[in-house]
Amino acid sequence: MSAFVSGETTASPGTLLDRVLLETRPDMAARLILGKLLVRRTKDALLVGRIVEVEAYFGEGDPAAHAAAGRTARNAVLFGPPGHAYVYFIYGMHSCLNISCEPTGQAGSVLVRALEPLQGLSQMAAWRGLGPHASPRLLTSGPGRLCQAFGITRATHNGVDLLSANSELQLRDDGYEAPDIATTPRIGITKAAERPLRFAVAGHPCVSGPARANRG
DNA sequence: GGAATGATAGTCT
DNA sequence: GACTATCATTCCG
Repeated sequence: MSAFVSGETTASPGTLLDRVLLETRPDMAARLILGKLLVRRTKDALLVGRIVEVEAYFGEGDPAAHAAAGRTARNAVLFGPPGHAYVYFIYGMHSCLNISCEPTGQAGSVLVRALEPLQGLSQMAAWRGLGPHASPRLLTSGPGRLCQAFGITRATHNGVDLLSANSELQLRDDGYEAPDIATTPRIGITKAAERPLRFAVAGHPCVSGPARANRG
């Protein structure tokens, strides 16, 4: 089954995730979100990717989290209702996508670190500045990469409700469940770096980082 | 195959 | 003025 992507399906797969499920702790929400679908609708394309790697970030008590120092203009979304997109710009050139969780008023989020591209690969490659036959791994394996592939920026998507039928960016559930979940320390941080709050679909080729870290 | 390093800009103290 | 939840390129072995 090679590149026979059966074209321009307009129906989004699965159903919207239930918001109640995200009114919980970031580590619980992270396990729940793993394996779900990120869907982006554009004027003439449908982008679908399965979330295969996430990290949990708490509010208070988690020095690595953006919300650790309290509410600011930048991280306000984290303190809002669950199921919303917190997009931030980092290192001068990359965007990262988080999904807010916990009830309104409490900070907490799940960082989406890697996707398995399922549909709209040519559009993703174009946004990534790659050729149409680039390896799927290069498209969405990494938090900065997947945002670029989906055209997600702070300017366009920060604060978007991922669980609204009208949103162009959604979190959906097609019934998939990860056969095995690997738990590892979070990546790229300097504080509280040992906490096992990164979750990935074990052995999945699209997970970022060293291969051995992907085994349970 | 693996490790080191520079690019680049928004945000907070 | 320092920091950052990164990526792509470069070098070395």
